Amino acid sequence: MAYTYEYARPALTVDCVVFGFDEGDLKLLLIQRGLEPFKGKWALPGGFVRVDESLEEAALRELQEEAGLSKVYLEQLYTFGEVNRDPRERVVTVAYYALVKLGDHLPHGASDAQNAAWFAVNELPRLAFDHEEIIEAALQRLKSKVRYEPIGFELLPKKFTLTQLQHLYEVVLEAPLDKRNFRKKILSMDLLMETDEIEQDVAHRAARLYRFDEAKYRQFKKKGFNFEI
Amino acid sequence: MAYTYEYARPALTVDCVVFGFDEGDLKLLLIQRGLEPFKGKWALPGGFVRVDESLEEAALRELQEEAGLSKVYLEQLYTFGEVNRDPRERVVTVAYYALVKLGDHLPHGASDAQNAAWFAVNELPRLAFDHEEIIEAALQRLKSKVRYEPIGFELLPKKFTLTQLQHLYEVVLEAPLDKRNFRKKILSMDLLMETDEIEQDVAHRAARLYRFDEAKYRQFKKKGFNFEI
DNA sequence: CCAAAAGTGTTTCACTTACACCCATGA
DNA sequence: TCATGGGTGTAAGTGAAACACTTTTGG
Repeated sequence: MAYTYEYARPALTVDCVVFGFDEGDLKLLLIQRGLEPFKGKWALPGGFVRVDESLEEAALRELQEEAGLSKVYLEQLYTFGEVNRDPRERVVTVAYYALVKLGDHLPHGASDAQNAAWFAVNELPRLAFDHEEIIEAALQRLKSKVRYEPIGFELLPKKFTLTQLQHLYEVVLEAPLDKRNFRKKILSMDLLMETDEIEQDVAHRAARLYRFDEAKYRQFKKKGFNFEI
Repeated sequence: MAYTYEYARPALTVDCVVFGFDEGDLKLLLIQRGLEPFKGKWALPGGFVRVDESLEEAALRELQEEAGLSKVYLEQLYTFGEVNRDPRERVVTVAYYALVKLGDHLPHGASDAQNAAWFAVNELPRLAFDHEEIIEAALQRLKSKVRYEPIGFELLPKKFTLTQLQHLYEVVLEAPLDKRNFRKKILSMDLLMETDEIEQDVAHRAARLYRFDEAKYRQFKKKGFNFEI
């Protein structure tokens, strides 16, 4: 390399906190490490940033390589740079979080990678590095962001029932919501399109399916409208 | 170094967006570059992260070295990692923003560093690198954060008038506020301590000075109270 | 016909908003 | 005595919260 280092450089990685929602549980995708350090421990998908790719490109590449995921909602979370967070050498990591439609993509929470698995967020194993701290930050971010941006829909199938949506909010916000008030509020925003379909294979009255109207939301946002639950 | 690089590494810097508030203006501290690239252009204070210091330590060190600042409010903003944001080589920068009490510290907006100066945010010169983008992000963050965390006080002297506080909010939020409603709301939170002092050297009725009660705020926060303007 | 979840309105209360005049002080 | 900003209260409107029963469907 045609550059003289005045100082040693920290290494740079990206790590991804991947959220999914399934059967009423908020889930998280983890990878079992095949190499030292922390060999055999579960960790966030991630890896070194290459010199010719942006941070977001690195995160998307790692999601594809390690978890077979593409077309996910992705947002930068925070950069973790404590000096001893990696036992080998100095490593700074830019953390991202991703929201995936579990129901759509993955038949039963399985992934392409053999050493990847979904865990309910309140049944996580012990993790490598400072990944518990990173996850904690991601949960906080999700909890606050879900209230003023319509990102909850990224975790549901394209078509969903109002009860599914409410359950999602209840799990993320860790608080019960009133059914009538919730429906009143979300429907009054005029961002959900009622489809002519209903749930299938349920042992009770089938609920109507709705879709989130992405285009309408973008229009509303331009005019100063603010989503809020 | 006892480590074998598999790939070339991006370099890592920190940059600081330093806000001050003076004479009704929101201001920003910039440094005039003495070296190429962008020699002579104004830029954010910042520099390379050393291998033995955390990101926050690096930011604090740069603030001290380049601007003579210490004891400021500092928070990580975002990490900028586009491939060509630095013309020399690949540089990823972790941006921080800082809030300083201009009135307290610096006699008239001057700084220790000879090549540092304060600019009103709407009268900024052309900047080096992607620093305009970083500042834009910092302004957005400040605007949203000031509404639900009591960080506005970090920009005012320890003792301030309610009108000063209101002006600060109006400038940051870019919107006028109703005087009576503002006072009612801020005083009803019970977070301001009335001092027995008043403004000095004004050509009209002198306003009462208040102090922000940090300790009380921490107590309230523990009990689930949320600051909100 | 029973179990299970879907779906639906109204009242109360709290908070936000809009708004104008007198007061104190120094020049 | 005038100019300048300091300081104060009320009424109307809007949105949030609390709350229970009927309907539909499959087993």
